[in-house]
Amino acid sequence: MADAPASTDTRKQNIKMSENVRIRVLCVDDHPLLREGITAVVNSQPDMLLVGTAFNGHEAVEQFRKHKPDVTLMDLRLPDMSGIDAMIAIRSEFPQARILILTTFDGDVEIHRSLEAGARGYMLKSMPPKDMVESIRQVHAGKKRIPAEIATNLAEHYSDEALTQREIEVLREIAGGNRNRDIAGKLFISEETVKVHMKHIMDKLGASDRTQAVAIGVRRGIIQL
Amino acid sequence: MADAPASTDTRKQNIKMSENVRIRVLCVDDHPLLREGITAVVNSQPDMLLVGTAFNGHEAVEQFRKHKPDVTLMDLRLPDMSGIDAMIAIRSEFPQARILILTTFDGDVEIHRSLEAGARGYMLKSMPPKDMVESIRQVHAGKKRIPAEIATNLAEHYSDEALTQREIEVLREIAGGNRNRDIAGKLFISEETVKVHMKHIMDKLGASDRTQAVAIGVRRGIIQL
DNA sequence: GAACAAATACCACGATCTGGGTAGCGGATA
DNA sequence: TATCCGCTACCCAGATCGTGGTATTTGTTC
Repeated sequence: MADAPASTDTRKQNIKMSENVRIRVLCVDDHPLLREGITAVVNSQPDMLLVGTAFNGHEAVEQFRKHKPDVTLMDLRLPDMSGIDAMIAIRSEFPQARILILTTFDGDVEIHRSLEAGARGYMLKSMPPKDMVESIRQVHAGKKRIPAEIATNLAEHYSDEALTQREIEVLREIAGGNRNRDIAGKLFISEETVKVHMKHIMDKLGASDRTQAVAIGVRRGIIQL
Repeated sequence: MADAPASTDTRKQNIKMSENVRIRVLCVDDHPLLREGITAVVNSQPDMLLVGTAFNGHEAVEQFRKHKPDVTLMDLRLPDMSGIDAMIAIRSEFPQARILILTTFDGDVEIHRSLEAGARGYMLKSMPPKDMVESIRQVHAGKKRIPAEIATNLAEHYSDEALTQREIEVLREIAGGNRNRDIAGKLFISEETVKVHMKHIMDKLGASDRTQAVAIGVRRGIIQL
């Protein structure tokens, strides 16, 4: 619906612009300065138009309903929810929504989760604006877009087993400096069970001890500090 | 880019603009999108002018020499060196340089080190552009500018003892998942000495074990993962 | 129903860490 | 000079962790 060449909003302009309708972009990011930058870059492209911005997940959904953008740029860390959850919310209502993740983080787990949740691309904020607008065009054209740098990162962990939900919970508690016994109390399980989870976590992450497990977990985007 | 009353030298314009000379701003940041945003915001202010940008420390020094900006916006994480080192390099040559840190990180240690190294202010990229331009004006006027949110963060750790250089080294190795014995080997000291350092680290950071020490160290900006 | 994964639980042993105390040495500072 | 701090080093004892093995329950999938 949103990617049809002739929606109610654009019909009039189509007479002049014919096929050359601008790509309507929605930007979701809580950093005002970055929003400014994205606005400037997108609007400087003759074939693009920034139709709205949102600074959190709820506003993102509202803005999407209102504008039905062709492409949505989505940050992963938002004040009220994760960008992935915002994306899921939008896509449950508009399954054809084309969403491009734009974030500072390159943990393979976040990338993987994003793509699994239906993202059409994954860009880093540190990449050149040129790449960003090119990605927007690719995604708008229905293609998927994952830069080589990120694809490599993903490939390196391709064969890794993912942590289970419970293991992630345990890892989070570990990062908080809790002993196995404390974690057992918090999660209402025995200390021995915590040890089993710890073992699996370290095996899967290739860590030699709990401290390295936390470090790797943070680097790969499994947990946040 | 240059929407200013274009000229290489501002002196001539002073005849017309009298006291009302624009604040000449240099922006140092490796994120192109953010640079765009900063450029847009700064140049939208009638009393400011972005005279240059740099994406790393070396370029920052060059650009400073070239433009002698009134205020420099400096990111802390640059590709070639830390923003603090870039600031030190600039200030060793131009001690009167007015530098405003603009970063995503709010670890008290980084804030403290920045101010100690001569920064006139400390801003977060997540803050409203309004605050940023206001900070630029304040710093230009010779005042120091630390937002309440950040000052609070600093105050909370005011009485904390800082880690020594050696302790930071040890903490870094800990984060790498090294055992005390391994660290001893790497740093050419005895395992017992590593233990002593560990004890001091945990005492100073208020950590219950090495894992929490790493977590706190990362949060407070003492080490990076 | 069988096979499998995930979560739970227990035991035991050796490795590692944490906490306590003591002490020498060099550099900075008062 | 005297004092303090940081780094170094050692010893000991108890706590915690890491590893190995075995086993039950539940839910899913073939």
